[in-house]
Order: sequence, then structure tokens, then C-alpha cells
Amino acid sequence: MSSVRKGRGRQKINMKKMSNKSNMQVTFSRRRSGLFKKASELCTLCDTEIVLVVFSPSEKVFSFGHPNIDIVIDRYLSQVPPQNNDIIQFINARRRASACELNAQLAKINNTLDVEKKLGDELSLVCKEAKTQFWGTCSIDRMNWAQLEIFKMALEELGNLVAIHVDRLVIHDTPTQIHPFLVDNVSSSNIGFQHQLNPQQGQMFSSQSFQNQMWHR
Amino acid sequence: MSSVRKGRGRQKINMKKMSNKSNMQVTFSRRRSGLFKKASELCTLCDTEIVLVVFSPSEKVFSFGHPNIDIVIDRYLSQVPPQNNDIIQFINARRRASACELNAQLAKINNTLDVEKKLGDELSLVCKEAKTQFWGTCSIDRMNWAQLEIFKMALEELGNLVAIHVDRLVIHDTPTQIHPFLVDNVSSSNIGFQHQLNPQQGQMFSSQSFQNQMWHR
DNA sequence: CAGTCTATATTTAGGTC
DNA sequence: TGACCTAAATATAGACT
Repeated sequence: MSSVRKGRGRQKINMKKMSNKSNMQVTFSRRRSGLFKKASELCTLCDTEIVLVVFSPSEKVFSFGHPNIDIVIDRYLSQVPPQNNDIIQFINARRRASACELNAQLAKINNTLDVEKKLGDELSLVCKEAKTQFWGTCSIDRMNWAQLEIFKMALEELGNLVAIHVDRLVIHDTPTQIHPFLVDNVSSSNIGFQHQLNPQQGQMFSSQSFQNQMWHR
Repeated sequence: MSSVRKGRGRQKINMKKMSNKSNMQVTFSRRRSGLFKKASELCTLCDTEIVLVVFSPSEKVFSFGHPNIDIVIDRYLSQVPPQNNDIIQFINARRRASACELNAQLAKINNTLDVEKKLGDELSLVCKEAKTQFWGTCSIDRMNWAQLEIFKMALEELGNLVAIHVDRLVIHDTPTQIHPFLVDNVSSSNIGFQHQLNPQQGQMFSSQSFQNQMWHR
């Protein structure tokens, strides 16, 4: 009786990086599950091919894919030796940075949205920036020679990695390390085509999560 | 008046492949959006890296996730004369759909801009679309291993192209073929790491989209 | 198709164990 | 972490425009 106040129900949260580490962990788990579930539902309902890979803030990698693509991805990822390849690291570093930043930007935009709906001028700015960035960000033209050189190498390196990987795949078709991930009352376990098995099973969705120690950091 | 029964609200649906094609299309769009939104939220809240690729039943590809390499690749592929390279064609084919969408989106944004400066709600739309579209369109990750073979070749090809391009740049600093589509009164600018420039600028966000007239389908 | 509206179905933040 | 609880926040099916 008196004790109570059985929870205040779901609270609204700011769409920005959560400050509380602990809460973040919880949220991460929950939302990751939700995300995978949504993905699997989309597969089921619309007969869609999907690939979803999530890197947890703590170096873990979770993935899901309708057909068998994810297997390839995961194998690929899990087999790339992180430490012996500066280029890959370089690439990842860049990727990480820009991914983060993009997210930050989006969060900001969203915030703005929440707070103020009538920022037409902002829209203008956003678009303008977008236009700028469309050409600026990733265009090779805008890179300096040094960067291009590096990229060139990176690409070649990447080519090799892919080649190597393909070879491996061709040789032994065994998953490196698959684990059941979200197994509601489901029996996941199968690799690849799990989804089309039992469409009517409803909430069935499986996935494989992988912990690849690789490129953490 | 009499008309009424303004909708029965959300109905529960069977979690199995939708029979009604038309409904499926609608559901696909809606859920795809939702999924991408969730993904972006996860990124934002938990500082997570995500790769999400969805192949629509109608061969379109939507993706969300990190950029960089893929971007460069995209960028580059788009500059290669399509007819002399089957591999490139193959890859472009896969991206075409989403490129179209991007163009459509951008066109829309531009229109909006010209006509009305204070469409706060549009901002909302823009953001949503941005989240959906602004990430990579092409990713190694989504390919199955057969495709990897092809991709490998493409990469090698790419390496050469980069090299060639570098040469060109060094010689004359002129863009090979940048097109208009979005050239407002913008002064684009720096290289590579531009994002960290003005974090507090707020609504600035970038993306990698490419509009090359050559793709229209 | 894309956007709008309505009424539910789901998801999930915050707590507690 | 994981499971469970509550209530508010969202996502969306169906019907229309």
C-alpha cells in the first residue's frame, strides 16, 4: 500500500548521448533488442533482405541478417587482425569519427526540433550546409594528395583483405563464432536462412551476435 | 457527418508475410522508416556504430551506417563511364534505386527551400529523411561472398582510378565532373575532417549522397 | 504512392528484485 | 545483466485524400 508508486512509467528522454554509463548500458540492450526485433519483423512481413550490424560501445558486435549475408560480414570482421594493419585502423578511426559526429549532429538537429518547431531559417541553413557537405565531405576532389595516397593504399589493402577472406570462405565454410542472441522462446541456432523457416511463427527472430575483440577502441 | 468511424485505430496483424501487395508496400515504407529511426536513435543515445542495409522487395536498397570508404567508392564509381565496366555497372545497379530516392529527396528539399523559408515541420521531415538517407548507400558489408569476388575486382579497379585521379589533381585542380544539382550559394570547403569544425554550430550536418545524372535509371 | 487522422498495439524509461 | 511492473511515449494499421 503505502510503499508503492509503482514506477512513473516511461519517461521522455533527450535524444543525445546518455550521460549515465549504467543507464546507457541498459538502454543499449533494450533498444538493441527492439531494433533487431523490428528488423526481423520487417523481414517477415515484407519478405525483405536485411543486414544489421551493431557495434556496442563496449567493443561487442551484434549482427543480424535475413539471408546469409551477415555470416559473411561477421566472418569478415572477425577475421581481420586488427593490430597488424595500420591502414584498416586508420580507416576505422576515420569512420568512427565521422559516424560519431554525424550522430551528434543529428541529435542536435533533433533537439532543435523538439524545442522549436518553427525554425524555418534553420532549415535553410541545414539545407545549405547539407548542400555544401554533399560535395565536400567525401569527395575525393576535396581531399588533399596525401590523403588520397593513403586512401589509395587503403583501398588496395582492402582489396587484398577481401581476396583473402573470399579464399577462406571458399575453403572452410564454417562460422567463426556464432552465438544465439535474442532467443525469445525461439530456437534460433540456424545460420543463414532462419527467417524464412517459419514465417508464421510470429515473434520469431534470431540473430547471431559476435564478440570480436577486434578493433576495439 | 454520417460518414464517420474515422479509422479503427491500429489493428493487430499477423506476423507473417503480408498477402496484400499494396498494403505490404505501405507497411514496408513505414516500418523501414521506423527501423532507421530506431537505429539512429540507438547510435545517438549509446554512441554506437551501426550498419543497416535493407533491400526492398522491389530491389531497392536503403542503408544506414557508417560512411567513408563506401562513400569514396560510391563517389568514384559514379565517375567511371559505366559502359566500359561491367563490375561498375553491377554495383551501380544495386545503388541506383537509392540514388534516385536521394535525388528526389533533395529536389524536394530544394523546392521547399525556395518556396517557403519557415517550414519548421519540413525541418522535421528533412531530418527524418536525412537519417534515413544520409548514411552510406554502398557497403561492402551487405554483399554476399559471391559479390565479394566481384567487389574485390572493383576495388582493384578503384585503386587504379584513385591513382589516376590523384595524378589529375596534382596536375590541375579541377574537378572531373561535379554537377550541379545542388549548388546554391555555398562555399564548400575543407577536406576530410570537416565535421569537427563547428560542433556548436548545431544544425550543420553532412552526408554522402551523390547525384550523378548518369544514374537515372 | 506520400501525407493525414484515429485509435490501438508496442516499446521502453525508471524502479525494484 | 536479466526479469518483471507500471505508465507514458511511440509506432503504426486502416481508411482517406
